Amino acid sequence: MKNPDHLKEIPLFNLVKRSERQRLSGEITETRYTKGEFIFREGDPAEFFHIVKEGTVKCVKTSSEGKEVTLKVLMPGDLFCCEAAVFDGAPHPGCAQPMGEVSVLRLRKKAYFEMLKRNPDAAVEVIKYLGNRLNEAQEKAKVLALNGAEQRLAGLLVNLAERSSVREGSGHRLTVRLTRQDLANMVGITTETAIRIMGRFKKARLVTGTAKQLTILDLPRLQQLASPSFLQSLPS
Amino acid sequence: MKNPDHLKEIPLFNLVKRSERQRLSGEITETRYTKGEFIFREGDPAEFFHIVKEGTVKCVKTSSEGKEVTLKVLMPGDLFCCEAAVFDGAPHPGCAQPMGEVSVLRLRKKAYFEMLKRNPDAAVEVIKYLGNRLNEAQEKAKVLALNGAEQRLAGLLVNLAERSSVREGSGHRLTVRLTRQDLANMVGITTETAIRIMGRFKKARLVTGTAKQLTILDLPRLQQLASPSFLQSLPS
DNA sequence: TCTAAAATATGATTCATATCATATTTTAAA
DNA sequence: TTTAAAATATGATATGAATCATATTTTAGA
Repeated sequence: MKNPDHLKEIPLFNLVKRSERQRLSGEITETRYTKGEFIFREGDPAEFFHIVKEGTVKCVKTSSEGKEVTLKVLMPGDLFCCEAAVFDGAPHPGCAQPMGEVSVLRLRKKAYFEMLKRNPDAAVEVIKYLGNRLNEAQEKAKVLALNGAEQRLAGLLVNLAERSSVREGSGHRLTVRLTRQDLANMVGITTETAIRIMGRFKKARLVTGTAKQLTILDLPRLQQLASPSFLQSLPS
Repeated sequence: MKNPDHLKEIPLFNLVKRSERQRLSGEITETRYTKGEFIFREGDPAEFFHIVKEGTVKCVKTSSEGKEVTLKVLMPGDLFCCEAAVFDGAPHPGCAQPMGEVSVLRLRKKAYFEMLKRNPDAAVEVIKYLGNRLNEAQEKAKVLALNGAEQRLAGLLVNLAERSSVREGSGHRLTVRLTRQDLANMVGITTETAIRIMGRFKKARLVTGTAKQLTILDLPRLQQLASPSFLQSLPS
């Protein structure tokens, strides 16, 4: 890591002074991963903080029966493995996998905390970031506890369109490749159910395309479907 | 708040210097609540940090249809309304209700952040705390996504026994009053389902009693039921 | 360009849990 | 102590989604 200046592009390093970034740069390693690899596995010792530099990373937990949940899709600037904050060397409670080509910054926990102690403004930023993440996670729990499969999937598509899509005509084309199975794992339903619901969404012209080119056509309507207040559902 | 010394009993203030606690004490207000009241409601502006001093508080979200999920039960020392960290004056995404007699410390966000900036060690403590909370929330999402009603309830009872119970004979009596409805809301099932499953647990001598005196009799067995690896289930 | 693997599609069936209904017991409040 | 409200209990039925099965299409790799 010769040049520490790229660090200021990463949101959480915004408030770190230049001299500090210089100091830190010796401690940071950057690694590239491609699909199929693991950044870390469930059970690996949690020793590092990780930050997504480029690409998209997913956090996954697996049940003893082999079922998977994708807890969160992380984008550039996102901190992951936040649990490392607490569990010193304890096993990771989930694994992290790249969704395509990614670049990840890795920093030993101790160095990170020391930096934060020298840069309280940055520490407060991290606190805000984690507050936000906690909030998201709780919203996710709410959705899983209260909403049906169709609502969950509609909500997910809305989120994805807002967080990682490019406008294309009247629609939003997702910039991440997501199979129906990926979608299913993100909202706790089976692949078949995801396929069926996406089929209905397609028929109703709310979405189009598959993994390679998934495009959200009617965001407002999906938003309505996502909030169960309007008891409206799509014809089966 | 005459005497700031009680603050050192609260975990997150452990690392704050005495002089600092003195300074802060003017900013902190303590309020008592009883069951039926609201500490804050969903939609109220988020201006304060809150810390549980005595008693138990629950964080609840409500759907537009009136269904409820209890996201988290907070005990003394717990920070709540962590989302205030991020959303400055934005509406609270959930409400906080006392479960019995509670005492809550309230501190204006600005004062809290300023204190943290002066006390980086405390800031790092908060980061660890939030990392832990995030972790819990993600584990909860996993459970909701992957486990069935019986497993979820068994897991909840194990948690409760570990977090807030007193030994009583061979069992653990919960120190919080929890109706079957409360239990149901905590794991995203209906009250009827909770009653039925608790009925089975009772018959199998895993638990005994109702809200007033709920006692976990067979923790190991409940632990087994909670992890879906052992596909064992109770006879219906 | 061919080919195997992955992804999508769709039907039939089962199963768990929600929903609705009603009864009984317990609790707290007048 | 009485009484209304809350909590627990239990049955019948409906329903959404899982499961199992199989077919077709698409994708990526040799």
